[in-house]
Amino acid sequence: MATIKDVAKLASVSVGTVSRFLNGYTIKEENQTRIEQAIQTLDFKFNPIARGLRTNKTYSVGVLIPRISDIFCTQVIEGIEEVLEPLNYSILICSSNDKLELQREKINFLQNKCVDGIIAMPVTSAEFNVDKVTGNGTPVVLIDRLVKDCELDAVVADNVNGAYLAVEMIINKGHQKIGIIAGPQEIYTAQERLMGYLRALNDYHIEVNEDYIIHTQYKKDGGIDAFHQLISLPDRPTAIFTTNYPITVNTMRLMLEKGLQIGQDVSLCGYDQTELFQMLNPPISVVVQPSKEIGIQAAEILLKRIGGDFSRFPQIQRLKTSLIATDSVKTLF
Amino acid sequence: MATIKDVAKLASVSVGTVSRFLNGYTIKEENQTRIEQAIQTLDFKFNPIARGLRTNKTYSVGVLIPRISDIFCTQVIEGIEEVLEPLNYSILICSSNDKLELQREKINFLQNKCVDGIIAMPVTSAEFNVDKVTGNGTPVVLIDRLVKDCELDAVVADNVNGAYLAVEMIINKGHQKIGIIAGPQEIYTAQERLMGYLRALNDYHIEVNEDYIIHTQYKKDGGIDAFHQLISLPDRPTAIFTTNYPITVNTMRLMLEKGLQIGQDVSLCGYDQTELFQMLNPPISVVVQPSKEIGIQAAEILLKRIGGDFSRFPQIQRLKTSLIATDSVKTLF
DNA sequence: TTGTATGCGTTATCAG
DNA sequence: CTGATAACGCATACAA
Repeated sequence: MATIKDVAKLASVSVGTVSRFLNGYTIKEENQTRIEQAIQTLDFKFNPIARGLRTNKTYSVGVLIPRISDIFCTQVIEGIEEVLEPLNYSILICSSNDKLELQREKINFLQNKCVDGIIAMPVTSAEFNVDKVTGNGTPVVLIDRLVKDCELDAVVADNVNGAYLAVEMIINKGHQKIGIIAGPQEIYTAQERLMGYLRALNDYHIEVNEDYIIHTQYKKDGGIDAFHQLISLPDRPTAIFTTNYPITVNTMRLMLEKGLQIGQDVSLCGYDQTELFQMLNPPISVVVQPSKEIGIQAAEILLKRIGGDFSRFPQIQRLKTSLIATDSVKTLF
Repeated sequence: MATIKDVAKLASVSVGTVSRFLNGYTIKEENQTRIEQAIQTLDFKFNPIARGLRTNKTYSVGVLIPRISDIFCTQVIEGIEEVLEPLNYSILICSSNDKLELQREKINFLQNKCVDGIIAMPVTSAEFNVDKVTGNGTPVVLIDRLVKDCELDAVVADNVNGAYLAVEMIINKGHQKIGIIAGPQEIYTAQERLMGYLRALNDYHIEVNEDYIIHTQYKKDGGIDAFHQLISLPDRPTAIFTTNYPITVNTMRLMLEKGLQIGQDVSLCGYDQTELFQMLNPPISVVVQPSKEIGIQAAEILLKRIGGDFSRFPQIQRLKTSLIATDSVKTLF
């Protein structure tokens, strides 16, 4: 592949001149046309990596997510693209596949001058291996999940309130026996959503039944065991609150398989939105996260940090969720 | 950020020794422990980019897709990850947002020694800007769509047959008036799926009604105009074949809004699978693509090329689709 | 085994 | 405005 050097040779100028031309400085018109010619004939392609080595700027940002198939993640990324694409930033997406070890590797990979900044959704809220975040280090903005003892910018959804409003709605429809399929205890959002559930029960003076609280994985098969446990309880709940997308979908599938009608035999309120949820009969009640907006705000904070502006650090943005209430939660009176 | 040089200084050895140590060569044990110490204290992070500049190997591959929110794309990527992750390759995902210009930029970005190889789903089948593919250039494997006059390895689904089988199923259920919402004429898969539709009609001696063939975008809002056109025809079709995921979902939504019951008032067969399709009432008939398998095979071919094995070039793999037939297509007798 | 020197593609600094 | 050259972080050929 042709380099700036080949171009210089063919155009009979120095590499410096070619570099300056490429970076928009004014050079003698004659040289300019000759360089343009040379670029054409050699089919020269500029190498941003080599530049990055020199300038410590690559005009690219890394995005680290748990899984590429996660609908919430892709919606967030669309928001990030909306901000960064117009500024000609490249976006590199890596997935940690929910593994701490992979997260470490990928962060390392991204941090090494490969990108100017990182937007990351951490695997757990217990650990995040990032060192120098301010100053000369690569800026990092967390999304969706906070990490304990980790001073970083972050944009998250208000999970406590999101869950609270959902459970409150269920209570207001007359339910007292409300099960929750919660995420892993070490994940921030799972902790918060469970807290919202507990607060709602507390505020409405409903006693907490530990049997109704089951933890599961956030991953693809999440909630399958949990649902079975919940449904085979002697005094089973009349409503189930599922706390992320895969859990919600799996629970729906299992109910279907068992011949349980959603909203009749057992009520259901889920988390995260896909248009198909509202096409089902009945449509599914869900907590809707401002996923795209999370991406947008994270990208904006990151740009600020890349630009060297470290005011209000660490800046933690908490965005409101909304609730879609449907007949998937039965009104009991 | 600490470099190999700093480590060398602190460990009182030369950079060469550190480099060799990092690359697994045997060095004097005493030096090894000193280097390990230095790496610890400096929190040294290895920079794979700089190495890539030197070695032309980065142990990373680029994946270019039209949209990150496309369910088909993410499924393909999961297949790619399955192959490449165990080999410690990093995967960089870029999206072209269906824009030729962005595709050009991203391919350029990836090709410049940033990655060892590229797996790409081209925006159109008319153009793909890649130059030296064999030999010293960055290997490229196309997925899902072929490009005219472009000799490249590719893994695609058998779209002609996929569409053919779907339309055949519709015909066998007694339908004669079958509408198709086809993708953009310049996209390979759209051309092939339309061809399958036409062949099926031809084989079953059903006359082609041009009014029943409508082209639309593959993007998010795809099929909305098309559906309105189709449904307001004086002699409207009894069944509609929608040829990708967004078109299918949009059509379903519009039918719901218009109070048309799927499988009763109008029959529907879609393309691409999501578990939720089978939870609807009735479940939706769809052509299922081997999306993950496409990713797996593309990654395997790419690895072969990266390894310098250019046998059977260009290698074009065509994978079979399957069909889920449900009551969303009404049996007319 | 180890250290030294050179090169990868680009930018930045300097003197011309 | 231009050319020459050092520097970025690392790998490697070569000499020691």
